[in-house]
Amino acid sequence: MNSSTDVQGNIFLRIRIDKTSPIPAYAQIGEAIRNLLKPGTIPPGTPLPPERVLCERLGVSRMTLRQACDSLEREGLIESHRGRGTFVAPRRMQKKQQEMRSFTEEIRSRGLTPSSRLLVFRSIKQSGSDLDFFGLPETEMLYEVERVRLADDTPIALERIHIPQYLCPNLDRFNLAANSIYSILEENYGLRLAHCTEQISAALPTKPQRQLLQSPSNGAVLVVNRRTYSDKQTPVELATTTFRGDLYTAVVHSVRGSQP
Amino acid sequence: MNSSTDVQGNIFLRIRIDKTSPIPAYAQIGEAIRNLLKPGTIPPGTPLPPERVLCERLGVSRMTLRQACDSLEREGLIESHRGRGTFVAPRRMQKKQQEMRSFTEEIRSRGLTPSSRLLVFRSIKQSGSDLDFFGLPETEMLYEVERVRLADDTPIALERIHIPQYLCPNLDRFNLAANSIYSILEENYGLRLAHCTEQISAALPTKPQRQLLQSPSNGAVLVVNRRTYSDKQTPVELATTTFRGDLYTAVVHSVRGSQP
DNA sequence: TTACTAAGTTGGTCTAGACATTTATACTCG
DNA sequence: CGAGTATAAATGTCTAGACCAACTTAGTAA
Repeated sequence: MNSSTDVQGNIFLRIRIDKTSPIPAYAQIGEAIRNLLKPGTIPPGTPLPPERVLCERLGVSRMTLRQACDSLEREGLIESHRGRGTFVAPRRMQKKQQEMRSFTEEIRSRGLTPSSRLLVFRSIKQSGSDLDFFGLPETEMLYEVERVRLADDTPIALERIHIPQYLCPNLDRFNLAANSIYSILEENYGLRLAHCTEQISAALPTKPQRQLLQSPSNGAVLVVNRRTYSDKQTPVELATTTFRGDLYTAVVHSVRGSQP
Repeated sequence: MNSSTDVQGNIFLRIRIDKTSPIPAYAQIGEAIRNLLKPGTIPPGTPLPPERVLCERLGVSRMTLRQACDSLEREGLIESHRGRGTFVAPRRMQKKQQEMRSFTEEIRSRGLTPSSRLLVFRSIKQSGSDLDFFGLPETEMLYEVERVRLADDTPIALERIHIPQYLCPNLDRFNLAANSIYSILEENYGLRLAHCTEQISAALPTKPQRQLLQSPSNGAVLVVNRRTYSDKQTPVELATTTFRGDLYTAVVHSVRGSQP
């Protein structure tokens, strides 16, 4: 028994939909259930209330609720069975795909405490690789964010991010020194990041980079160029992260495919 | 102009929905559009008819049509833009599983010709990380192979490989300068390589490394430590490859996981 | 011409139902 | 007790609208 389940063992949602919010109702419902299931404290197989019951409780129509449940099912969080009901999905641990993580998540998974120092936040015009990647009209503006990323208060990396402004208007409202950009995009703008490509190379730091990283004079840096896409295949982020070579190692899992 | 587009250049659907079929209407519509776009003959950016028009033409309600379009959009085949319309999507990189490839395969996929210069081939005792990784009794011997790897006759990387001798007895029979180790293991010893983990870091080359790589004096190197496993989870190979930072970039595809 | 404005178009979200299909359950009949 | 059957419950599909928000375009005024 869990505080998130009722007497019958059904999962229980304590949320109220804000119909005046610009965030659609289905997104609010999806986020609520996602957060409920995220900790993994609710055992797989636990039933959700029937759609019609949940609809009435949340005050939305069934199509709206289903829009939320559809994406949760695509994400593998819940399972629906016609005639039986909807249930918390079993945790399938086939991690066959390389997982994309933010710096924050990456550092936390190594048992360290991530933080940031904001260096630059501004609006810029597109140039160079931005145009190729985002494929936006030249009038579209981007946010440029530069941060020093720290782990346990030691500078580990410099990060420069470009994000189209239309995807996250008023991004300056958020505390970029304290929060993961990924989580801001996902939780506050409803963007669902889906996949990314990273190009990893080695280089020597420039003098300002070395100073910001407090890097030893004989150190190399690991440069990661990341291109991030949303679940709608929209280019979301173009980022360059420069890690101290002596403090950071990128880890990659690969699987053997069929060979030509 | 294309036979699948009308006079205005809109894509044109010649399908009729069979409402008596057990296949849902949205699935029929999705399949039809999918098949239309599959050949890739319709240029990206070609508009689809507006939803309301398509609805009437197909005799379905808008929600049904959108159910079809939603999944097409998730698959990256079409793009919808509020206020503008729906268009054939540009062909973007498909998100795929990170593939494990040998140096030979990697270089070939970049359109270059790989080759090798054998530096060292010998039997050695296990030591240090070998013991952890292979988990073999200390009496077991390993092969150690060191090679300079070249692409179009330019030195790109130094590679040092450790492989347990029991997995590939008489490995010296093969021409390690000309062949991919992976292909030798797979084709001649029946080993099925399944997956690997790589740790990628940046460093400065030692003097002998710099000489062998003919690296510029101010260059960094990309160091890749690879642990390879067979399909039976047997540790097969422990390798360190040192790439010239100015000539090589590692590429990684990642996907956003739904579970922590 | 240029800049602003208004109208129209388009996709995004949502409703309140309807019927279909699958599954689980309770009941009846042998 | 067991087998088949009716019934209820649950999700799956679909409709015919509605309003909203974003974009395009045509028209107007400076």
